[in-house]
Amino acid sequence: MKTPPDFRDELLAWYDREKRALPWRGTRDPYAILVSEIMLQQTRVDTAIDYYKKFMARFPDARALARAPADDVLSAWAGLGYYRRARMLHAAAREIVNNHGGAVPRDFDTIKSLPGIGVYTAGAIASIAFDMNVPAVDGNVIRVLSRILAFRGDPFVGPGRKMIDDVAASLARANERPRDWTQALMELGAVICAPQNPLCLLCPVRAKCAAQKSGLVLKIPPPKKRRASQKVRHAAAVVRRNRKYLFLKREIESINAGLYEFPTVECTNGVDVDSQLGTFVRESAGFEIEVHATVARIRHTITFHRIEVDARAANAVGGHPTARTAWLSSVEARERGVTAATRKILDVLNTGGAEAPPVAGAKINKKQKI
DNA sequence: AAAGCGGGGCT
DNA sequence: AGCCCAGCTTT
Repeated sequence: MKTPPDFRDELLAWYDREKRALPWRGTRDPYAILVSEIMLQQTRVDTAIDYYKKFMARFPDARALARAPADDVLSAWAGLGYYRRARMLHAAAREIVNNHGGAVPRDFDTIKSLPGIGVYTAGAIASIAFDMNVPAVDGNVIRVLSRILAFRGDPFVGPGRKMIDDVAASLARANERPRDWTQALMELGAVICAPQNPLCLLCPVRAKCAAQKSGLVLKIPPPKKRRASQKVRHAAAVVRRNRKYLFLKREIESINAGLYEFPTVECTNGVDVDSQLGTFVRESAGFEIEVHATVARIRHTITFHRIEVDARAANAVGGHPTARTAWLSSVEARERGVTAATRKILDVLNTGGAEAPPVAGAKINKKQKI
């Protein structure tokens, strides 16, 4: 293991002066800290704040969350993305109530065994909620430590990652303020030691940073190898009747489970999209439709998939709804929770279409650029 | 338009 | 170690 310089005093003093006032920093309630940590997975602090406040008001403790219906939890999460987190958090609350008397367990391995909680999140909860001397190594911490050490290998995987984990563990062990230490390291990574534009002039650890001394800050960590992205084309049916749209609720055990979306098919080369869409809507939502012009074209990127969705106006000419079918206004659908692609389409319909949302069959130039 | 960031779970 | 989940920011 590399031996890092002792920068604990400088970093903690900086944290005491500069830490952001965040709602979950005003509490020591382990449940509240657990909720905040799940929300902060893959989500920026600024985005999480409002959701956190609403979520805590609605589900103030593990028992309240555990007894809530899944749809309520999902709707509180609507707009935050990565909805599997909501399901896992719900399951974790139920485990906490059923197996741990309603209180977040105080043992690292037991915390980590809860659904949706991996090594990083368990470390964050153990250190922040229970002041335990354990590390919480997220992407920020990996970047900060690899720069301070001027580590030239890949710190995210293999031996490099193990070295970083060892360093983080030794720093956490030899620490009198574990709760603040965990947050200070991540705060530095988020506020100062940014990936692209680090504010080294303002950094409290500047004098002890090996990458700074050797001018290597921007070369550490090295760029990651990524899979080449892949284009995918989808077509969605925007079926409007009165003031409502036809939505499908996604099935359990699928991507975006439980969320609502415009009926969507993946386009295959050589297959007629209109009839493909018609068949899908008949089989899934129970309605016969006529497919008309494109009313929105949106892009949605997730990991290496670049999805382009062609939203087609359509009208229902008969049929009976299935259990998954719901006629909802745009507001109602957003409240229940819609997929990201459907939200983007709704945004176009509500702004691009302005006062009069697209009516099925309206004359709209198919080649319009959006 | 493309590249970049990034945890948890699973195999 | 590599893939899947199904998103936003930066360049």
